[in-house]
Amino acid sequence: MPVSAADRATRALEARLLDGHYPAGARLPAERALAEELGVSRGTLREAIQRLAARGLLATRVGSGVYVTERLHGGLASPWRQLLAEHPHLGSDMLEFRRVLEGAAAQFAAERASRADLATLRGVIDRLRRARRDDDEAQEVLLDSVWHGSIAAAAHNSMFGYLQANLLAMHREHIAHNQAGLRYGDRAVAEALWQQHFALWEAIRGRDPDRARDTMYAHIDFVRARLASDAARVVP
Amino acid sequence: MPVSAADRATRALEARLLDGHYPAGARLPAERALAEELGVSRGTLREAIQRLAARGLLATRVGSGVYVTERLHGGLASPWRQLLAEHPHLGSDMLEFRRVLEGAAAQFAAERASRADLATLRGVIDRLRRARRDDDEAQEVLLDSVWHGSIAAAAHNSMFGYLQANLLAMHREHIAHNQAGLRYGDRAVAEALWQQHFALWEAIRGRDPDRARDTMYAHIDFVRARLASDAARVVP
DNA sequence: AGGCAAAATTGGTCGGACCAATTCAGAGCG
DNA sequence: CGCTCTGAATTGGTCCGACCAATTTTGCCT
Repeated sequence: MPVSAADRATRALEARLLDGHYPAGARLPAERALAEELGVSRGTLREAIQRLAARGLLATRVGSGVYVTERLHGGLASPWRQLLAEHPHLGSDMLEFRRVLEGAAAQFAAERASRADLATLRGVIDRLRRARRDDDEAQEVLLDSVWHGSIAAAAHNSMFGYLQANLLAMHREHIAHNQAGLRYGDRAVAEALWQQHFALWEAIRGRDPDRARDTMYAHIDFVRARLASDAARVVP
Repeated sequence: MPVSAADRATRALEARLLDGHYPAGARLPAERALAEELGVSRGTLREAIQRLAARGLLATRVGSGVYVTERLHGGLASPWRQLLAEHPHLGSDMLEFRRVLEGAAAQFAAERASRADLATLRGVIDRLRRARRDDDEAQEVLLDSVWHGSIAAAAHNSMFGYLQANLLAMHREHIAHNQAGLRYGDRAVAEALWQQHFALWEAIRGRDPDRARDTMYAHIDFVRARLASDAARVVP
């Protein structure tokens, strides 16, 4: 069965939509750049985009760019965002879900991370280390999200990457907005989070799935405890 | 509202498909001729064709022409469904994800199931027992889905319930459609599935989270093994 | 008639070019 | 300092011309 270039491009884009490489609402790279990246001509790339647009997965805006629609995440991301804002108790459900999902992701990442994955993770952990050293809070919050996303990507399971990039990133955003980012400002907390992230890196690099999973469990439990104590402080 | 040339071409083709100008199975004029006829460039015409091809209305054959498909196949509206159909590897990802998610759901259900939850589960397992006794395959497939949904509901975490009701139910449907329902027809398989479901019930009713989780793991592993052996049978 | 190779046809891909809508950055003003 | 406006840069939309490979058609020769 011959696989046309347009087919390859379509599959590649589909894969990136599935694993969360292009999350809901995200803007794709410019056609000219994306075409080169995928190794096809711009015209061919456009045909692939038209296919996905016809299925409601992408939307194009002249002069602006190509965007990922909410279609795939229909009933997934959008409603959750609203529910999360209106029903805070969902936060604990979400946190519990993250414990399960990210624990498994860490485990799989320790089993399956490719050389490229490890290089990526090393890059993120290095930047995280630098941000910690410089006490750059904004950068730490950002890299925190990137770090968890990279682990999910290294798990080599589209579902994990997809949920991490869409649902969980939204939860993280929710926390950052409503709780002033886990009180990152507190040096002790920031240091503890860094230690946990580094421990995760060592477990994954050391190909120790069980330890990676348990370390992630501990990390999420720490976050949950912090959020709980913060919430308690509001109503002492 | 600016109407692009590609839009016009798409509309024009759609109209000709609807009014029978191009009946099912017919061959469209050559792209070069059709493009001139519609007053657009060949590239633009091709984009319109790709859109309709993505919707299953047209099919192209290199060196031969563009043909109107016998669109007997309806449905397949959900983007997830189509992706699942076109990316087989997604099935194994989904199965792995189900193992993690449903395992955790079973565990939580064993911990938190309320009296009402247990009553519901008992009702489902009884109906499942009856269906097994009567060898009612259709009923078994249906109740299988209900059973897993009930467990997710008993876990008392909205995320689990939601994902089970949407993503995983669709995956189950996908399996039923494409694999003739796990060969439920095979008596031995049906009996094994029943035993596993009943073991789940006993673990949850007995408030044994670890056993519930492990039983669910074994159940999913059994399903995965069955699907794998079925797939292998196709290419012996 | 029949078989077979050359020629014509057709979809697939590429590169370049230009346009119009949009976005962005910097100048200028209050 | 902040705001507005303008021109440049970016981006999707469209067109053209060309070449390739698969397929179909043609037409010659046996």
